[in-house]
Amino acid sequence: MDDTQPKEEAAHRSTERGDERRQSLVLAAYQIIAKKGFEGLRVREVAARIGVNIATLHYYFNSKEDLIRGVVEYLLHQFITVEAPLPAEGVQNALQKLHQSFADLQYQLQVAPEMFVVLTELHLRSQRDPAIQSMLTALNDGWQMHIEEIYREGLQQQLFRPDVDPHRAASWLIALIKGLSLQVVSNLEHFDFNLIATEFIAGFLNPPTKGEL
Amino acid sequence: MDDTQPKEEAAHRSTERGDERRQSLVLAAYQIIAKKGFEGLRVREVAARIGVNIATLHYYFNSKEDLIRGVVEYLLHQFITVEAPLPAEGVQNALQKLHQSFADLQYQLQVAPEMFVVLTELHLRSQRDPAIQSMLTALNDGWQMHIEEIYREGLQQQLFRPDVDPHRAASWLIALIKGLSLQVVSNLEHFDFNLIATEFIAGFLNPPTKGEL
Amino acid sequence: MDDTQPKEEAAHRSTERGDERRQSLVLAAYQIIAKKGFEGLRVREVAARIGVNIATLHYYFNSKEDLIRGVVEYLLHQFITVEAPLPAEGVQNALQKLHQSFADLQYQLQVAPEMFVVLTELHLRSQRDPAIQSMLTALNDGWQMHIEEIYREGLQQQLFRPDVDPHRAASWLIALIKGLSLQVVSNLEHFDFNLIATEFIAGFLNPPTKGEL
Amino acid sequence: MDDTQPKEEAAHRSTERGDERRQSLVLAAYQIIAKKGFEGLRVREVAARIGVNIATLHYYFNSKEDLIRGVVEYLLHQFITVEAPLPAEGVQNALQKLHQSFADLQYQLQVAPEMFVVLTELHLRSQRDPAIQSMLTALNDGWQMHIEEIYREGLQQQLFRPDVDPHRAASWLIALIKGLSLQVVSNLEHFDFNLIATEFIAGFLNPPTKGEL
DNA sequence: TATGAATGAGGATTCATTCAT
DNA sequence: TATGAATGAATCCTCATTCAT
Repeated sequence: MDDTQPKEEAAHRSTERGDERRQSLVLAAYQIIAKKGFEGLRVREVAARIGVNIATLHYYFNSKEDLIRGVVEYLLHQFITVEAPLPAEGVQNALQKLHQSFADLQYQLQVAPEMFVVLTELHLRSQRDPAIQSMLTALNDGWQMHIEEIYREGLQQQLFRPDVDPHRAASWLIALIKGLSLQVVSNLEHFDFNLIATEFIAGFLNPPTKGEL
Repeated sequence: MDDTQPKEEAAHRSTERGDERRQSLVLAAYQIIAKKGFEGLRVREVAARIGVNIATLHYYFNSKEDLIRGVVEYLLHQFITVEAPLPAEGVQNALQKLHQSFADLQYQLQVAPEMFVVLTELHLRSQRDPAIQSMLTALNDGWQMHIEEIYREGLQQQLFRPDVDPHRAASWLIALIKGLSLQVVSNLEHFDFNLIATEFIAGFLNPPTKGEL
Repeated sequence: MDDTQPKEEAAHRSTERGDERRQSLVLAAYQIIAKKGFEGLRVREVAARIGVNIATLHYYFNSKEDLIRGVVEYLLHQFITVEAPLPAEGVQNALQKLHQSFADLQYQLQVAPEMFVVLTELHLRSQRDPAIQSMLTALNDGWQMHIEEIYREGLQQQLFRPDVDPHRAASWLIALIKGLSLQVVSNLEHFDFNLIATEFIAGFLNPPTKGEL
Repeated sequence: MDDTQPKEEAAHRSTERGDERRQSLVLAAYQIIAKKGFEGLRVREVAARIGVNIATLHYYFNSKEDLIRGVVEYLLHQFITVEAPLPAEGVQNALQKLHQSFADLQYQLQVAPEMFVVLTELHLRSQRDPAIQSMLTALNDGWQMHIEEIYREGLQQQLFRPDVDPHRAASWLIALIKGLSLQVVSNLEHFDFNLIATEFIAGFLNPPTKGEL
């Protein structure tokens, strides 16, 4: 990224330029998809937003599909990267991590609601597009594993009821979050995620902890 | 015009024919949307499926948008109507009703998974189309109220923990169901809804009932 | 119309009905052409105005062309028939008749401007449609002859300069009137026809009469 | 972008090419309108005449309406530009100018009769299309002023009768010319414009000048 | 790297007309 | 006589993609 090999500099610089341009095109496409759905994505509009010719867009992306692929990659990266601004200082116990997950979610829904819109678009597309299907599966599995791990930690730390099945609990949590996003994104509900987190997690807590609520 | 109303049959019959065709066109469109999304809906294909000329389709629907409106209406009606085959013999208590809701859901996901696909498409469309937005809101509100009512019953019957907030619980349940559907429909999970129902509901039950699990 | 031959009454009545309907369809088409031009004529709209089915229109007119034929006939009849309300009491001399022609024109432009619009449409159509061409020629010739006759009368009555060529004068007058109509109909001018008539005719008058201006 | 402006030739050349094609499309459309009227204008045919794809036409003109706009502009420019080949050597007096106007007219009717056909189409369209209405008004006003000016000159030069009203006379002349064109274009008459000019102008001449005819 | 120009393959919609009833 | 239903043939327009420069 910022290496300074004198060799092939010109080429490199141009490549950097190209990467930038590629990225800006992807971003433009991403925003359009968020606003109008895949249905409303027009390569001409993407190019126009960046202020380049369509042919230029096709120079960077062989096809519309290719551009979309770029968008999906961007989204996935985005999804993994973005977190609530206070990424938890120091160590956290499983409970705190779970709360943090909800906090992240709420933060993302606020600062980047399009992400969830596009993600849902992707869910629908995945039925017809195996490539998207597999990317989405990867994303889901990663998420799932992450949450499962937290639950396992919680069990080990004896924070959760011993009969909690980490896998099932994680699946569940993910489904719930997706549903909540859909509601919020569709303007059908305005949840207080802290409240939800508290209630939701409470269901898995060990009885003594109940008083904490 | 001046015939002595022969049971309005003549008029009715022709209208019935028309209604039938209208309905079949809507159904065809519905199936295409389920398979390819709104993005992949082509009026030509709808007409072709029924074996009529495109002009005929336009005889029944002024525009593609009009046809889609028909599809949305159909879906909403479908959603409200379809229930699990054993709609509960005799009276049910709130708990049973809640279980029944999950059973209905699982049943619908099995016999009519497209319904959830199209419903999700609708959620996305609702952001851009106020008409769909309001229809969806109506559907959601109706559902919400139905579930809330069950929770209130359950509270009255002292089946649920007294601190359960019917409104929040219902919102929650609906979000969860939507999320589960999304997962299932996207082939990301295969839930056992009975299990889920049991676990989910357990979170709201009165302690003594816990043993029942 | 109100004859009472007992024979074939039913058939007759129905025919009368049919004629009425035919006529009303023609009139509707005429009005649409006046408003939107031939370009904007839609048989469906004609039928709708009268409140009948399109098939019914096609029962009365084999084709759109056929309907247009009816409109042209109607227009021509209209053109010949309509005159200024004071069709000149008693005898008139050529000068008065000429004035009367202008008065008729102004009257028609006021009460039935569409007539001139449709007439101009016809002029354009006549280039492509021999049938219209010939109808228009007939109309024109009749008009021409009528005016010529007046000029001849005027010459005989020694009202006009002896060197006036009736044919040329008439051609001229007709062209002028058509041009004036076009201007008026296109909202490009608002002439005072009386003034024009006076000035125009003055050009042909015998010198002594000049003082009359 | 950063090339050192090589006389802007490259940019210009490509633009010139584009302008040429634009113009050729307009011309094709113009000819079709002349032959078949606005009613008979098909963008496909326009493109086919030039030998390009319809999409290419739409590359230059966003819509059919846009193309028509181009045609109108072309016509107006044409109308103002084209004059009789001998645009009068040296100075002319008002009388000669008036004659020249008629000569121009006759010349145009010979070499470009379509111009009058399309112009008449425009008159009809102007009723429904405010844009055309205003363009036509501008054209008319310009023409009117031009003729008025000539009349004023003639009055100053004492060629015309002192009671001639320049405005009325010009309005009149224009209407007459339009009417004559309509007659000629519709094959209803074949005027000798020189003769007409002579006669028409004579009506305004000062008595002494009459002998000159 | 970038673009203006061009295109093929569709896509929704319209319209006069027909036909069984 | 009158109509609901149906259609074939167009018609305008769009869009991803290509290519010479």
